[in-house]
Amino acid sequence: MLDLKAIRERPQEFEKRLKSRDPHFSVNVVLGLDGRRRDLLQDVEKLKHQRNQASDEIAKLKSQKKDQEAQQRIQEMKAISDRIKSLDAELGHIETELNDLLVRLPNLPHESVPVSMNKADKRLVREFKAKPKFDFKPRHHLEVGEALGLLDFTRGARIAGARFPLYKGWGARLELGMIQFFWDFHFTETGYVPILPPYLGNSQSMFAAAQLPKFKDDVYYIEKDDLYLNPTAETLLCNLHRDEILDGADLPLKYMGFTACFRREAGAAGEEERGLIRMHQFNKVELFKFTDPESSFEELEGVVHDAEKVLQALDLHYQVQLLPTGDMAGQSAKTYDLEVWIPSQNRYYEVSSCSNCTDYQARRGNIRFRPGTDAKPEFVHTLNGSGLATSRIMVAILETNQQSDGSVVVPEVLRKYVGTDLLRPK
RNA sequence: GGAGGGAUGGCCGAGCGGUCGAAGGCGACGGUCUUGAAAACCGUUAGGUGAAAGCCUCGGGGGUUCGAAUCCCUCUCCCUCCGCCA
Repeated sequence: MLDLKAIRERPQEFEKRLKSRDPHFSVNVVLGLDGRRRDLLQDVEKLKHQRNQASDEIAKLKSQKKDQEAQQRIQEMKAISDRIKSLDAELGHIETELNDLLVRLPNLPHESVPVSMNKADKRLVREFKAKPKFDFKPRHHLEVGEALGLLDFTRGARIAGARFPLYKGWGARLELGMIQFFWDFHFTETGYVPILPPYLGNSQSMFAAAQLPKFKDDVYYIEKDDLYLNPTAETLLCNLHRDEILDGADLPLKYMGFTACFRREAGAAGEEERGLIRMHQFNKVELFKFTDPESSFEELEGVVHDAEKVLQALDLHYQVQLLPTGDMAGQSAKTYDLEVWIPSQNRYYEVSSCSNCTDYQARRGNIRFRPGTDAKPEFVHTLNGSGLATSRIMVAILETNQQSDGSVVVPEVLRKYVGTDLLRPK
């Protein structure tokens, strides 16, 4: 959510910067509604002031036993009270309209973000290692996985449906091993506080994190209980301090959450995304920070580095991209993607998205901090980044570390968790 | 799932439908005293919106009323008991 007051004060700036990610945005529609709202508010507040004064008077008259006069005032106030009711109703309509508009506006992009609606206009920041070379044609991870008996999509589909994964044997150990490694790494090496949150969130939580109202069709919804399945732990961790005033001295707060993530992926399909690339359910360790406004962009660089360290430990080729305005999630002011190399497809896939959402989610969730003892509360900044999602990492490991005999070398850091250094064909 | 009880400021806890945005206590902050500290005493201490006056907020929403923390309806959460269950 954007600051309406700021829009009122700097309309040209908002018009320009919001158009860079939403070409249909018009600041005049917002300001028009806001103007009507403020006019009405003045009228209704004057009447309420009258009512409050009259209430006091009536109370006094009654205590002085001047019932006649009191009765007269009460009669007078009936008309004012009715007028307040009708104005309040009108005001309510305008506020609903204005609010519906505001909650759908994306965050203001940071100056450093490339301005373009074209997703291809991302900017390469840096890369790690060279692309792996093979003296044979690298096979698709489904082939590799099948030969090793790691995955069983047929039975996964029987149990739940298409695009639900089923890991088996060493595949299950590899999956869990990655999770444990990420979990340990971010606890001991990068210092995040581990959180195992609920996997379901209520609509308030979904709203604060900006999953609602825009992405209603992308999340699983349990109507009977009015609860949503976690699409990413960002959504859950964002609500850890909803409606709280944090102590400024405690910032930044660094959390990591491990959850399964559930996404409907309506409309997504395609040959390229066969296998583990895009699924309705996947596992992820998520990094999340609450910071003050001054240090949030610096802290974002930290999140990116923390996520990168995991990829480096796994010894995988990846690149860091700065996304353009048109490709960022609505809540984000600046986003870096980490993309890992997938040999069989000769392309990169996103394995981590690290964003600074500035005060956008904080406003929606009313998450504040007090800078000093007597200072007014201010909105925190929220940051998130995957650290990491496992499924595409498994793809990268299976494909990058495959050998001509069909075996796959387990990355060194995972061996103690997986329990073997080499996955051999059945 | 059933039956009952509750939700008030950072925390605890009062509050006959009428000067209640809310007593009192604790905590925190400032001061007096002290070489310093503690104790004692005095004072300050919710948030939102607004340039301000003001308006709004006693779990959320709705209603009754001239007027609601207080009455009614509804939802959420917490506690106790019963049932079921990993």
